[in-house]
Amino acid sequence: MSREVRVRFAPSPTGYLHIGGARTALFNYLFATHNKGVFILRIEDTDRSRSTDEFIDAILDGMSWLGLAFDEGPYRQTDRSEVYKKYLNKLIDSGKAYYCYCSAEELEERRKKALTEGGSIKYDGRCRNLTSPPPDRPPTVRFEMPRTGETVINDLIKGSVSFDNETLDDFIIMRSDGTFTYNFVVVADDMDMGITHIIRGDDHLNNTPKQIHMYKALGGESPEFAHLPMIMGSDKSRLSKRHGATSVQAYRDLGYLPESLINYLARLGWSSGDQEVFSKDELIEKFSLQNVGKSAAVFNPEKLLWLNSEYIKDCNSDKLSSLVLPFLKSEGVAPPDYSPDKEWLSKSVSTLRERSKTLIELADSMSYYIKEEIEMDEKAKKKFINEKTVRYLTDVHEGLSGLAEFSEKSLEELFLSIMEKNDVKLGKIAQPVRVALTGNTASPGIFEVIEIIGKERALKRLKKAIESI
RNA sequence: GGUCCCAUCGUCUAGUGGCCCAGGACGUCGGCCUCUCACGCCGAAAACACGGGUUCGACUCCCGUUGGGAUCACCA
Repeated sequence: MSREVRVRFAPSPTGYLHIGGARTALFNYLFATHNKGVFILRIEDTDRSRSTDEFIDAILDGMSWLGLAFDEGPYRQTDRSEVYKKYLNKLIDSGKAYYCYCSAEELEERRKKALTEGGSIKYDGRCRNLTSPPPDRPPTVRFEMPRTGETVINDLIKGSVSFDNETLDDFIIMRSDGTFTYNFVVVADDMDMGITHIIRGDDHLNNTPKQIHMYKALGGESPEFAHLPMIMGSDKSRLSKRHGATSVQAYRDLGYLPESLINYLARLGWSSGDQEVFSKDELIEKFSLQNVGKSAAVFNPEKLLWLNSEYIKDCNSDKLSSLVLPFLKSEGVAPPDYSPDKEWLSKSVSTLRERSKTLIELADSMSYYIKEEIEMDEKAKKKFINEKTVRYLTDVHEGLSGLAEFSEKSLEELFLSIMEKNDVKLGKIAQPVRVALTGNTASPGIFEVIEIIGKERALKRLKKAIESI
């Protein structure tokens, strides 16, 4: 009988939820849900100068948009100092931690010196067994690491990783102002919360031996570790702002669906055979740490865009309508109080769905359906609205005004008769009409467009086009 | 610099010693479909970093080289 799985996502609120953090959260969520375990959110805000409530809200907001619901939390480390004090005393009492009176300046100086001399820049442990009276200043507390032997991590993703204990040093767990540092509070929290699996970025791999020894010193059982490879930008450097949008919110505002981002992030570093498109339920069902790769992955916006277009194509029109509505307003296509007929909107959306890769694209191209007037592209106008085409436009205008009901069928019949009368193919007529009605040379099928625009506006636009020649 | 990690098409990846002169997907390029644009369909180019081993046989195992990344704080 194995223990219940308990995992956590532990971001520090010093920025928005970014792509890398979102993937870590996702993998924790998938692992927990797959194993019917518990997913915990813990806010690591021990660095008070850089943490803000605004960022906490942003992280919560991003996670909820992505649909990554947590079962416990959010816990905040700044609320938990009692827990840390308890664990700290345990370490001091058992002699696993000691007071260090070296000042920050002294430490810095020694580091600099070591660096220029080419040595290693670790703490030399001089305060371990202080005999002379300590200086009159508030001390820090350091954790005592072993100096011989080696520490081996059996990482669920990276495999066996070993560190020579000689290369490790006694690190500070409590600052001189009485606050605690990361490598201590993580362990205290993970123990206290009964975390069974730590799934995090592999930038933490080097911290792991420290934490393993801390678990031992605290008399706790070390959890399993799984270190996820990093996500990089196109130039193979760590993904950052200069690679473009990196926050989850940014992708939402760019008109991506959460499903697309989830799917994309899941496939970045993880795979299941040849499958590319996964619903969330499928991800939960198929996710396994065994299928997580070891190497860093380059973030590829083009593939994300493709996935988004796939999800937009698959989205039903009613849902897509409600998703696009805020973008119609933010893009200035429709007024803030816009509330169109649902059926009509749904129909409009469905004609554009296969032509849009983002909700913004969709909203923008709906302009000629929604607005009263259109702007005509100059080139298109020159090419298709002229003396040669005026007769077709006139015929269509005349035909349309005599048509009682607009349907795909009646419109097709009308165009057929005009084609016969002028002895031309549909393209000759459709293209000028398309430009007159939409202002562009590209649009959905011309019958659909006419039907959606409606008789009144269609006639008006045709007339205007004819008069402009 | 020390320590640690990583290495299959441009990118994400499949591949767990013979099924691989390496498969899928995005992107790119051709073609078909067609009222335009898309969608869809068909096709093409495109990779096992290098060098040594081990083995009857290496993309797969071992060692080294090279290259990339991470980390070395009274940040997390």
